[in-house]
Amino acid sequence: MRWSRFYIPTLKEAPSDAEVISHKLMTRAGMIRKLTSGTYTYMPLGLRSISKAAEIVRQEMDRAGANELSMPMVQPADLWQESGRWDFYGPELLRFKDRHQRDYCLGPTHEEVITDIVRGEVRSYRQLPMNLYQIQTKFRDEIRPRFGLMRGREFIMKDAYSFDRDQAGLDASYIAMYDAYMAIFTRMALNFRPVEADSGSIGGSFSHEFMVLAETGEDTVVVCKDCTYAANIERAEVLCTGDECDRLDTPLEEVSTPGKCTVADVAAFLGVSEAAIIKTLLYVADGEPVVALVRGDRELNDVKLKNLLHADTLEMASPEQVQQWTGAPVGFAGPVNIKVSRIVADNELRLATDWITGANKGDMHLKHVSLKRDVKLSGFADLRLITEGDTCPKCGGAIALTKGIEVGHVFKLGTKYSEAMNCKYVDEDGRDQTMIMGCYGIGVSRVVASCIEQNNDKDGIMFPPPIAPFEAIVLNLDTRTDDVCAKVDEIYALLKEQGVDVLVDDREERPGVKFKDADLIGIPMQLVVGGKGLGRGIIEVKDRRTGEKSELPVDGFAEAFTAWKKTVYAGWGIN
RNA sequence: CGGGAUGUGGCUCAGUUUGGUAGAGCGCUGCGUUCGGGACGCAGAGAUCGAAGGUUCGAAUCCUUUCAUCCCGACCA
Repeated sequence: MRWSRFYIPTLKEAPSDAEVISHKLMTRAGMIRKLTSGTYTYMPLGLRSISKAAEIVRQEMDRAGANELSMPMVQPADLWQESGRWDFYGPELLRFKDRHQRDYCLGPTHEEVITDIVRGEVRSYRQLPMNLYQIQTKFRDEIRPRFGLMRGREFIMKDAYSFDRDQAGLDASYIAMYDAYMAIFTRMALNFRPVEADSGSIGGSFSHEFMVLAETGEDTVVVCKDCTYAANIERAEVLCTGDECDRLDTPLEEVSTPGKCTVADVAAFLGVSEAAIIKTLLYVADGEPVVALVRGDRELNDVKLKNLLHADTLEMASPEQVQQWTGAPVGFAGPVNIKVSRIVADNELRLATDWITGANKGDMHLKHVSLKRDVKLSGFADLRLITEGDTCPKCGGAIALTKGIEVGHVFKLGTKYSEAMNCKYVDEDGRDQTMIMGCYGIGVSRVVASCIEQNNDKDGIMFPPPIAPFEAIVLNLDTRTDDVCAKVDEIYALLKEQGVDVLVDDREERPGVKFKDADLIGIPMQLVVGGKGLGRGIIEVKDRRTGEKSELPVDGFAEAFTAWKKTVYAGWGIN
């Protein structure tokens, strides 16, 4: 491919609305252009990268025994009504009517459609297991799209759905997908981790997210330094060890704390540590009020609370509700004599007594609170977010918190859809059985963006070869000199022959422009062909990742290049 | 949906406070000089200043309405 015939509109400056590095660099590299909020055109260079990622996904899915198909993006409402999600999905589902006033939506995911297909076609246990997937554009009307391709409204996703006879079959399908995902992200040379994730209200024993580790990730990942444990922070269990302690003889005492409505304010005002205070949080779970208690210096993990309550929805109480239930403005809630019957406390609060809490009166707090003596607790549970100071729930070792970008998710659906939509097969005994499903997603466009988040420097992108738009770029530094052009053509032909995906910068630009652009678009191997080098019988090459330059002899270039290429790939951990 | 901000040439922005002929840099076109890390000179093209309404002799600038985009928050199989 010749640059002069390939449209790569690079920019010196990024548009002002680009916030994260991948968005800025993909725009500057001419890979994407924004059409409207959360939707992007994939320009030729960007599409090449996405296509390469998609092809790796496709190969590994096929290898794992899945079959590719392609389902419509526009879906009829009645399927969604049948699964019950038409009412539950919320405004993220973009709905519209056709000319006959029939309801439709744009597919944010395809459980309904795939289940409809399978129930209509698959009748016998002999046809199972089955795993069907597609690579397709999805639309989710995100409340706030941001970060370019990282969280767009329109994005490319690979979604796979497995159908099995029984739990053991599902387990096998799940493991096959897990293994395929490991292979996929390893082939892409990404620095990633599979982590245990919350499986939410859908249930299922567990699920795994595949996280690309990068500073700008929106998710926090807990990683054990001593064993293989890794989990999304939403999921990470907090171990609570120590002896129970709740004997207290000191009577309750009200203290005046005017205007001190945060834990930090109260602690400072009373001259105590934040850990001496109980934070009282009011929530509404499926319409019912709930009080959650955690130590003042801790953060509530609302996913844990939601799971504990088996709630479909969980929201923080409004200031009006707080006033109604506590009789005080926000900031002075406490568990003693509160007008809420369901009160759950974090395990850790078992280990101490003599707490400070809000008094359910404006500008007042209580001292010498005993949960056992003064509060009608519903129970203790693991409710708080894990911190760096906690230990690994698996091995008790030290943990670290790191940021990650979710690029894949494997999930056991169970019978949620097959049950609701009557997706059955006939077993050996001629009996109807409900199929057991799994679903498995990969954000293909997000993979490319997260890869850039992970691999960049001040000059631009550093693509790993497997998902780089091109593996090599040949810079013709002297387009007006015949022997230089001839050598460029020769090298281009040679690389093509070796199966290298190569771009030639044949533009009539000054060398500086070509160097800058080559660095910006991040092609892993740069080959510099110019009069000076050729005069000395060499061709200069640069490894974009390390910035390391080498000189390869013109004589015997083919062999020298092959060897150098090997070192570049090895640097990416690829043989 | 709450809070904050911004819309001026393809991109980055000045000009708005105090109304008076629409600007700069980058990019683009042509010519010349240059040519190994985003060159320089000269000449050009390109904007109904987001939109609608209003005030005024006169509006990018003031007022009203509206649309869009971005940031923080809430939300998120």
